[in-house]
Amino acid sequence: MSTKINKRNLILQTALKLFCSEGFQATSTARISREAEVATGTLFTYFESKDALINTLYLESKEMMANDVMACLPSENEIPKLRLKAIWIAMIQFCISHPDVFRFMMIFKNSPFIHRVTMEEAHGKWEDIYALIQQLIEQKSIGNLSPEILTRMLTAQLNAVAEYLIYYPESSEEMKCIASDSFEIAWKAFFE
Amino acid sequence: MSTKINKRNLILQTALKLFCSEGFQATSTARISREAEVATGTLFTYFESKDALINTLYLESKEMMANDVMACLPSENEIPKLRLKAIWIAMIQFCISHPDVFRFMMIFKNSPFIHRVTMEEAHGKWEDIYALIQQLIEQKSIGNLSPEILTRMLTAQLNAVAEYLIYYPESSEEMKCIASDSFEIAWKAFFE
Amino acid sequence: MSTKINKRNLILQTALKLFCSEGFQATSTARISREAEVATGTLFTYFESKDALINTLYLESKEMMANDVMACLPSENEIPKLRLKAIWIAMIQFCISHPDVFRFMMIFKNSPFIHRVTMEEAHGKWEDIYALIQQLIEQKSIGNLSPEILTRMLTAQLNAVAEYLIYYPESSEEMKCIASDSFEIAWKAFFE
Amino acid sequence: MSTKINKRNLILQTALKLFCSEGFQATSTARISREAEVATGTLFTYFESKDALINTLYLESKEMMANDVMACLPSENEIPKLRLKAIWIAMIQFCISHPDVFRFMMIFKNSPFIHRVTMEEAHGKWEDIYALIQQLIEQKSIGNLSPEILTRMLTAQLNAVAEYLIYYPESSEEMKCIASDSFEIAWKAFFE
DNA sequence: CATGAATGAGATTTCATTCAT
DNA sequence: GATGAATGAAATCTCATTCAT
Repeated sequence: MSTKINKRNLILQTALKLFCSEGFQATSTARISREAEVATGTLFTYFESKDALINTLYLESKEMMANDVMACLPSENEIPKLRLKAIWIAMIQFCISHPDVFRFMMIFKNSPFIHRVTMEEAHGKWEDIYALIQQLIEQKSIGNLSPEILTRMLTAQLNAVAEYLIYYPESSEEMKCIASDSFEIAWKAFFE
Repeated sequence: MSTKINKRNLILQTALKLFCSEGFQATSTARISREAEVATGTLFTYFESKDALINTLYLESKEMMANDVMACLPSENEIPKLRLKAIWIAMIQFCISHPDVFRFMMIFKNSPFIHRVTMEEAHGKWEDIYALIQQLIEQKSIGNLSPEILTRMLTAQLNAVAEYLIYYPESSEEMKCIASDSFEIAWKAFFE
Repeated sequence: MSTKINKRNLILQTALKLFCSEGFQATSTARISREAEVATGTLFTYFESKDALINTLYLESKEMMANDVMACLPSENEIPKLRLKAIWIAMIQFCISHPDVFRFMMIFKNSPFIHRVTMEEAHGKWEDIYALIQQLIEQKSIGNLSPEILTRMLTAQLNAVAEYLIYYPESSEEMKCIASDSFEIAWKAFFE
Repeated sequence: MSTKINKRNLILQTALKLFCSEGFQATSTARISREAEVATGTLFTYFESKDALINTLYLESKEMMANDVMACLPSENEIPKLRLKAIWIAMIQFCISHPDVFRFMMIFKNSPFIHRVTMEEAHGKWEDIYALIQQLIEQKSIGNLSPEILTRMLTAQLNAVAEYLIYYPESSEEMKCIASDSFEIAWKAFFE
């Protein structure tokens, strides 16, 4: 989802906006076309179907987010806590800056539009980040809990914070505090 | 959503099942009627519209869950940690026993079918439980984090565990361990 | 359509009222039953179908009107002009006193619900009145116009006056003047 | 309702025909589409709803009639009687030539499909003609009768003649006589 | 590539009518 | 007679998608 202004991107951006405010079903391809100011047929020259449009949007959203987050990841020399914190902060930053992208992904997760292929491909973009988390978690065996479940719990907390900050936006300063403090809670829970 | 066998319940149960496996949009009212073995019109003698059916289903699901959980809540004499743990365990138990109800609620949360009224009414059924959590959380002021955000983080973790156990069901024994261990993580995060 | 209070009459009266305010199509039998405070099935113990209800209503309306008008008809000794005038006035009186009955008949006339049988049977109730009009008209051969067309023109004028007085009701005194003056116009047109 | 052959006109013409023979309710949009040989969806690309189709049809019918009649209206130098007679004859001519248009308007008048807006807009197309009639009528104050009621009586007579000639069509020669003779009756009634 | 009129399968909903109680 | 839950055919309308221009 580069920001070059061409019809394909216009369609993607308009679709993202509408899917968030109206939902997938309530957003017709006709409406997307109308608001993107292209013809109804044009949408289908770029995307095979509405379904394909949604999956593409998810893929490009995940990729965009991964790129942003990875750009903030400190070198491997840095201590683990600071590396994880950097990810935590970067993710929250991204969600605040791109609330529609975040909302879209939340809606998409529990929708019948997801294709397994899409999920897997999206997962691929995050390999490095997941690897770091898994590596950290595996060092601390907590009770009988598998790395998988721990990763899910961690991610769930992160999403909860992001969701909260999108619904109740605060001053930039305060948001930084919240991001930082919430990380400390998560760190304490899993790694102390 | 009592379990009395009458047409209304047949419709609700069939709808729940189909909404989970197919999604709201992909499940036509005709299909619900067919699988519930009632006439297409019968659905509309009990529910004003498909939309109303979905909202009713949410409301009754939430109520059912609240009733189950509250039945396990120890008396106010019990120490706070054990009271919260009882809730935690009861919720996970319920989700495992009624995976479709849980899945349905997850789908519903991010769907454009929700009516604010429904959400508020559903919230009402949980007042006692939310009150307990808020009360516990308010005793521990953690960084700059509001009770609201902390409650969201806590709930998110709980849901993550339930979701995991539904997707990867394990032996009853192991599930109890997971429920218990995950609670300890949450407790450590927020109350130690 | 006697005024005895029983379920049959309740249904007829409610139906008349609703047909006038909502139209035939927009008035469901369920609504008639509800507002008449009887069960949905009861309507069908008295009337074979919605269609039959409408036709019965027309028949009884026409009959009621004919009875009212004929009660005002002077004896055959009276001069023709006064006999016709009596009819004219009586019809307008009736329409003013029973606006829904008049409206219903206007709607019914151009509706696909009419059965030829009903029309003919209704016509039967008016035989005496039509006979008088025809007899008067036949005495005056006007141009090439058949009694049929002249009767239609006369009746159309009468209806126009009634319609006007229902939509713009005036004081009782003024309505009498209008009824009288409009009759003079009609009389001049056809019989002078 | 021009006569250009395109799908929009095909639909309008087919609808007019069916509405007249079957009534509004009994004519399904599916049937209109089938007989117009277009897809079911096509009807809705041209008309927002069945209701809108009916109202459009009324508007275009009234407009067509007004255009035809106005084309026959003599210049203002002509004496009033001849100007009114021209309108009378032109209207009857039009109704005979387009019986379905006339029937449709009669059905529409007493149907719950009319929108006030439509009526007013339609009325607008007739301004000039109504103005002429009102002007003539205002010159003759007849009893206590308002111009409004007199116009209604006059129009009602005209419609009665048209209705008669449509139901009992006669030779062109005879129809001219009837149109002419009926006008004389109306003229005598209101203006002598 | 871009267009947008046309398509037609399919969805939701209504409602006259029935029939077991 | 009276009831009203249940029926299911049929109606209106939507919308992803196509294709001739």
